[in-house]
Amino acid sequence: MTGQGTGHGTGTVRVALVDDEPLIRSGLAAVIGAEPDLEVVGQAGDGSEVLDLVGRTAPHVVLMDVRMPGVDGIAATRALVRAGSAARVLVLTTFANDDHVVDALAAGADGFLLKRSTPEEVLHGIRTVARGESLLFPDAVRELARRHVRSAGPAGVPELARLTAREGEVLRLMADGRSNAEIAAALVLGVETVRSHVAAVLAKTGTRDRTQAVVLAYRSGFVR
Amino acid sequence: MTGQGTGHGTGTVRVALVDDEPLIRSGLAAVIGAEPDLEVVGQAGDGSEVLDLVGRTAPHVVLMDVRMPGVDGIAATRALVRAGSAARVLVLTTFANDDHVVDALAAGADGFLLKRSTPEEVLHGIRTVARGESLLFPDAVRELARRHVRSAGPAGVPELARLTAREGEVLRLMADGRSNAEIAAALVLGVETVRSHVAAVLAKTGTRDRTQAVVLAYRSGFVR
DNA sequence: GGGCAGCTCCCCCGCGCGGGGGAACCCGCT
DNA sequence: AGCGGGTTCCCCCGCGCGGGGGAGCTGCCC
Repeated sequence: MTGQGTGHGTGTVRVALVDDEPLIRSGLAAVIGAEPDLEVVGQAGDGSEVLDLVGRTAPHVVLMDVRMPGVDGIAATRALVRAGSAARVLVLTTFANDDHVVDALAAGADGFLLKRSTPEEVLHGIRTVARGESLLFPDAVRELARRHVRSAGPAGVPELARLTAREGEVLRLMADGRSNAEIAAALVLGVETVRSHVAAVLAKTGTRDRTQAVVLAYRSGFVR
Repeated sequence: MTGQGTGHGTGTVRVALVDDEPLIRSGLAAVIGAEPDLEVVGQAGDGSEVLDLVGRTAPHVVLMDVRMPGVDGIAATRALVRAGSAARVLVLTTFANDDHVVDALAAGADGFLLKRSTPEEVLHGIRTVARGESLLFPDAVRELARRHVRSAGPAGVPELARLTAREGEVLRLMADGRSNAEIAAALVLGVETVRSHVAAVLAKTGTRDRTQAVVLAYRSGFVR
């Protein structure tokens, strides 16, 4: 999960697909197969088949769904990395603030894509990770993920569990509908400081603005 | 919803695809296009385009996603039926116990398929409805149809009950963390219009900004 | 002692948001 | 015919927000 050093040079990029939905697999295969520089070398419908698949087909990039019955994409990614595979893993997820995104990155994924992406975005993502680059929204996520491995969060959403005490306080106040100035007053801080904390919350949760962060806070049960 | 009488005889079955996710559309197109007796004659990414699409391409079968931003598959199906279209509608849904399934069938759909179906099942479904038969998976569909009568309107907070239908839609999308531009895209509106609706929501709920409105929406149970 | 993470505060900058107006259209009701 | 509510789109304007930097301090761990 270092994100550099194992880039794929020129030539055809070998791609393996792992998704439990055959329709998605077909779609990806059709989109990828139509590109001259990309080639689908294998498919699997379950995480348990991944190791075998990669061993047989030696793909440069594995497109991996996070949510799968049985062995999910995270466990499969972890297994791949542990086995010392050179394959780069691009994780497919439904939501940007999916609970599993951080875990996936921690497991060694090189990037993630939304399932609602356009075919063009998917192709770009594949080429990006094939070059050895990472495909992430915030860089902070990677740092976050690295730290996440060694301390098993007791409860809640992983991203939210990684918030510091202060950031958690700020998020709770955000989830109460307060502005930065009001939060600053409540915590006896400068507005600038609150801004920093808010920025950290957004980065760590992968959300774009305070509203999305608040939505995540409610949906995850972080606040009620 | 009758399920008989308008069957398609022999020859190539013309299929139209309606789904907001390009990846799914590509997948379906690839799967269907590979069959000698089936042909994809058109695609749309939004329910609002359906009437026009069907008018232009005269498909025998419309593969329709239920959940779409803006005009959803149910409304689109209803519009098709109301317009007296001969096209048969096969609804695509993610979950078998989706509340929308019953509504979709009531709207005039001829059957539904799970998105996690195999390509073979999809092809079989298309051919089945093209013959004029209905495709109702034996599962829990009948049960759902019976206990369909769900009362319990939102109504919880008086301010929220005073919202118009449109304003309610906008608030729900706000509570999904979407920006004005994204809401506009989802509802196929101008950003200016969304701004008007958001302003109305804020005024009626007595909230200051979108975050407070979203907080109210969650705490009141307007959204979950 | 150095390194690192967390907390605090500061700068500039672009932009989305919200407030203040207005106007057109359709619909249903009177 | 007149009216009001709902929906749609438009203008200008101020400001809070978020992104990009940086910096000094504490406390902890190696």
